[in-house]
Amino acid sequence: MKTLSLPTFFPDATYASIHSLPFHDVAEKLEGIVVTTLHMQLIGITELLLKINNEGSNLDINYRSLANLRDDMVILSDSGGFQVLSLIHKHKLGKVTEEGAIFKLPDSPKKKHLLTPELSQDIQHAIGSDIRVVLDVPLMGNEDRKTTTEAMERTTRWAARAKEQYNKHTANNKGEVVSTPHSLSFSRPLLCAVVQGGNDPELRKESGAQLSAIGFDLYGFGGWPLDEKGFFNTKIAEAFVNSLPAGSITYGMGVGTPDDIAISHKIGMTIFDCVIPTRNARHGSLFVTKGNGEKAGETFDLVRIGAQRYETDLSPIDKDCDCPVCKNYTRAYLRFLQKKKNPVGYTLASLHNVWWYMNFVKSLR
RNA sequence: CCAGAGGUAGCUCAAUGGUAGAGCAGGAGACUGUAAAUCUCUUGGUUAGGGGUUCAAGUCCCUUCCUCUGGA
Repeated sequence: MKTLSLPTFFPDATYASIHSLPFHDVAEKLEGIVVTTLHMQLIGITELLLKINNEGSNLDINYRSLANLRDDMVILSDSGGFQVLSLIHKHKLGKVTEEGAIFKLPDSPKKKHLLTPELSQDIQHAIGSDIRVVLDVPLMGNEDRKTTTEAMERTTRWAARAKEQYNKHTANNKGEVVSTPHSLSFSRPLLCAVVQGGNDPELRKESGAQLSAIGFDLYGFGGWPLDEKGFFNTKIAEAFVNSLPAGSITYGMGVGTPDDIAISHKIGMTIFDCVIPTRNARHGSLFVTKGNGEKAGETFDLVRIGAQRYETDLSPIDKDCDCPVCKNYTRAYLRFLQKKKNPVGYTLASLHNVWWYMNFVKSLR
């Protein structure tokens, strides 16, 4: 039985590790991580696991034991659906058919990677993740109604196929799921559907209805969470939550800034993941407690550590943060490492941001 | 001392005698189910000093200074 206190935030470990940040550095704070199926498939970690287990005659090594992750830490595997948006729709590196998503990547131009809803489940099962996501067709939100409707309805069909495959994997894995607004306990892998419908509240409502009619353990807020101006799309987020039966467990996929998480939680979402704390750390944006940095949002300030004003600043990044970076290093040193593009700087910055995010989300409970 | 090659932005270097530029560094932004350790924007110049030729000189000529490479 695993239990998550809600709300919770999972840093993204897309390529089987949190970018620039060893798991053990944040182990005590980590409640879960998000790995991505497509990249897992492409770098062949499922093949590696198979090889290790075959050579060792049923060692039963899975991703968790290989990466030495705590038993109670939740592994959420993404389906590869977001890459349909970022690679296929945005960068035209493939196409989507009814069968699945076909990725044609520059590193292997002659090879087509077909990711079906079933294969995505197979990979997620091989990884041994605790929360699995159905392959979906996300859009940016500015497409016409016809395109949005088709993507939404295909997402529903794919979700049904994914559930069928998931059932094959977990047929004998009976277990209970207990959820309240403040906690989620489960003793079997969970399956998450993804609500689409773009920026159209009616289509969001329809998507939620179609998916909940099939029945899933939890539901993701799919698509692109921002509006045309780059602000968090609160109206559509509300349409998403309202499209589901009361008490549904909701997952804000790729949400977001601390402000976005706070508002999403207020609306009713409880599970979050985002690349912001790690990516922005590498790019020099460090999250700090309100009042301890440059004014940025309603719930947080920023220290853009590369800025000249921190060149000789001997104070910690955030005097109210209890992370190892704030307890041991100065802004001046962090700035120096950042400006020199020193990988250790990226690691320390990521450690701070992830730690700070975990504290922030905990403060919403 | 002699010969050759040089001296242009903080650095490395471009620029037929015709509006002095780039990369990096420096500065400022952005980042939302990771196509990245990324992207965008941007400040810097008496072209080593002085003189000359020319409508016009970083560019040609003279001179001084400095650097590098050979030679004695």
